[in-house]
Amino acid sequence: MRRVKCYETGMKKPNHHSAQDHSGQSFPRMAEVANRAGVTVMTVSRALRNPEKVAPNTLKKIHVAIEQTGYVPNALAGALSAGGGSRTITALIPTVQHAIFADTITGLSSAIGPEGYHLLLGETGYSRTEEDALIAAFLARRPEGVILTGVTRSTRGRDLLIRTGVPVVETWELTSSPIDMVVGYSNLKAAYAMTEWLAGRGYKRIAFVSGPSRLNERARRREAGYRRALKDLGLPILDIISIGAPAAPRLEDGAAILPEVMLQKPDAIFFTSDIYAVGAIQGAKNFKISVPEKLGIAGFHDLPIASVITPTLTTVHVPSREIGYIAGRNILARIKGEPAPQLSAIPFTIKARESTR
Amino acid sequence: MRRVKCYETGMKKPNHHSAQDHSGQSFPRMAEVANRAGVTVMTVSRALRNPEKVAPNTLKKIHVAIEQTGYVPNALAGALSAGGGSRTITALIPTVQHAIFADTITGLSSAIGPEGYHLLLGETGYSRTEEDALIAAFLARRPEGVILTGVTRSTRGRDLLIRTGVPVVETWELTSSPIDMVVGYSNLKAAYAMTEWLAGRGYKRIAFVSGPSRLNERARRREAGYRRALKDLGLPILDIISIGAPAAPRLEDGAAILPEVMLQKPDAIFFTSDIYAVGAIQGAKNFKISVPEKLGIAGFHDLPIASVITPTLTTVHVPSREIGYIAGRNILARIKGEPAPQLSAIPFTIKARESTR
DNA sequence: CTGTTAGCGCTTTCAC
DNA sequence: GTGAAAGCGCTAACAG
Repeated sequence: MRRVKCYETGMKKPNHHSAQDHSGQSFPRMAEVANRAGVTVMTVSRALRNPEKVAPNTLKKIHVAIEQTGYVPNALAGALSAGGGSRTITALIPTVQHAIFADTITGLSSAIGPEGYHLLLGETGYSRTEEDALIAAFLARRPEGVILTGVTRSTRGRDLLIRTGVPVVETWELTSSPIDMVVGYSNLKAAYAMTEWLAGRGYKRIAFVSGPSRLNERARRREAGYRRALKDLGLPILDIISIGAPAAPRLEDGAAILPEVMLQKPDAIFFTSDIYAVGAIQGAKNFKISVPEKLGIAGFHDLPIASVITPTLTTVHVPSREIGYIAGRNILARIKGEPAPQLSAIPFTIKARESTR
Repeated sequence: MRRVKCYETGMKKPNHHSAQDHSGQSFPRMAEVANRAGVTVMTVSRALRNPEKVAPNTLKKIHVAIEQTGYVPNALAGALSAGGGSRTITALIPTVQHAIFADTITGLSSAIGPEGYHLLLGETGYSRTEEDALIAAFLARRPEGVILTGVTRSTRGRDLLIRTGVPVVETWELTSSPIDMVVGYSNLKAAYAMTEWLAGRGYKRIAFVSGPSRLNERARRREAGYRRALKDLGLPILDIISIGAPAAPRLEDGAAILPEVMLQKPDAIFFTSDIYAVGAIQGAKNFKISVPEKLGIAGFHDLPIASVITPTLTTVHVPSREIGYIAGRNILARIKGEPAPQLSAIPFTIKARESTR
């Protein structure tokens, strides 16, 4: 029988709890496990990552020791040490309040979770300044990948990302010059397609209502698509109404804006978001404007509510969850050195429903 | 003039990029900054955290060097080193798809962000097994605090949390024996209050429809509140209908379940979620059941849609965002060693609207 | 199969 | 005002 050796490092340190905070956190270190198992830390480390290289008997003792101590490996230390990555992906979205971004997060999460990666989430509130601040702050955490919303950003943010060389996926739009990779669709084309479709249904005076497009590049691209389609079709472009604050759309805004839009005598209104469109459908009921007979209404995103409201809403379907999932898959591929597409186009589709004729 | 010293550590290492991955990440180290500024790392470190202890002139040189190199401090190393914390808070929620949890995340995020803490987000999908796995996995990242949803969990998860001593906030329910702290309200009392209120409006046959309550403790507590209220009031308890999968409520489920519930000839239905209730309102329109004349409908959560649907929905309002915010404030207080309440009760309110008489 | 050595990038003493 | 030494907890490489 061999003598149980005592692994000394840290043991002789009088106050190895110096990092302890007021809440009294105390995680056992690997040394403690090694000690109990009568081996060195190295063997414990191996038992955890290459169990096949450790004697079955030793392995058993180590597992017992882990159980006894309630040991949880310190991933921070692992990441710092040679060859370790943080196993962390950072996602920056405007707000998780918006269902489409929540979807994207779920998709992303489900792609990276099984691979042992965790999600660091930041909300920019549609603010570029905030995004810049978050990029810098999150980069300090050495994420192995960064997922961003949209394709336009400050030079500062862009430079930082490029210099550090982190894999980056920009989402929810396409561009030929991404920082690194893009996963999305053309908001311009999607809006063009919807506008064209509305015209095809016989609508002649199609209005467009956007959120605060100053803050939202995607909404701006949609507006451009609307304009271009009408121009190509030789139809009149009505005054474009922009809903003010806040950046995240609210149902009531759609209802509130309706009277103003109606001044232009449109026969259809294309909203930049289902949220506004649904609000407008409710508003139309109050004003006794029949939809779709007197007024066609179309939205964007195909939120769950679009297929439940009466009348059901014609809208552009975008696979929000898939955007996140693909972004996750691509960034993981990149991290592992596997080939990853620089551009993944996600198809949108027009959902024709009852709110248009 | 003094000679520029060369800080050696790491410089002589031939392959200090060994940790480099295929994507070619390369973050400059503090040593590089020190080098350029002609000082040691120690001075750079000080310049970053105690600038007042560094000569203004040196400070300037260091800032220039930081700018040139594009240096971003390594928070991982900082956390590992003495006195450092991870400045990370972990939140585990069932799903970010559900607006109430998204709200909580936003509230939490806004509470911890300004203090330099970042959010590690995990979705459990209403699964206890998944929650356990995530608790262990996230604990490896040494979060300074953990926010959990609900107050019931596996012994394993609970033990792990207690042993490690991380500050924990459980949310969305109350309990007299939290792991550490709780921020929420009594789902039982809230459902009791709504049931009582419905009875007060003259409803005699009140049905209750729940989601898959097997998975959702909060829904179960609401059911208990419904039962207790009816018992106290001497009113009949109808067969409780439970909607099957999936765990996260969908609008169509509310409509689909309606015929089955109607078999019991209720004069009011209390749904465990606004989502179902809104679906049911739509369904009622299709079946020409007039709400609230023939049937009262009540929901839970007061989602945005509740005040927009026609008729507007009577529901229980719960400040979802505030739950997250308070949870964040409390956990930060705890981390800093300031007094933090073990139990924070968040008030719910009955919102009487048009879907009930 | 297991141990020793040498860092990962930063920060906290304690000298100078 | 600045530097040197030591260590946070873990792991890759090389010995034995």
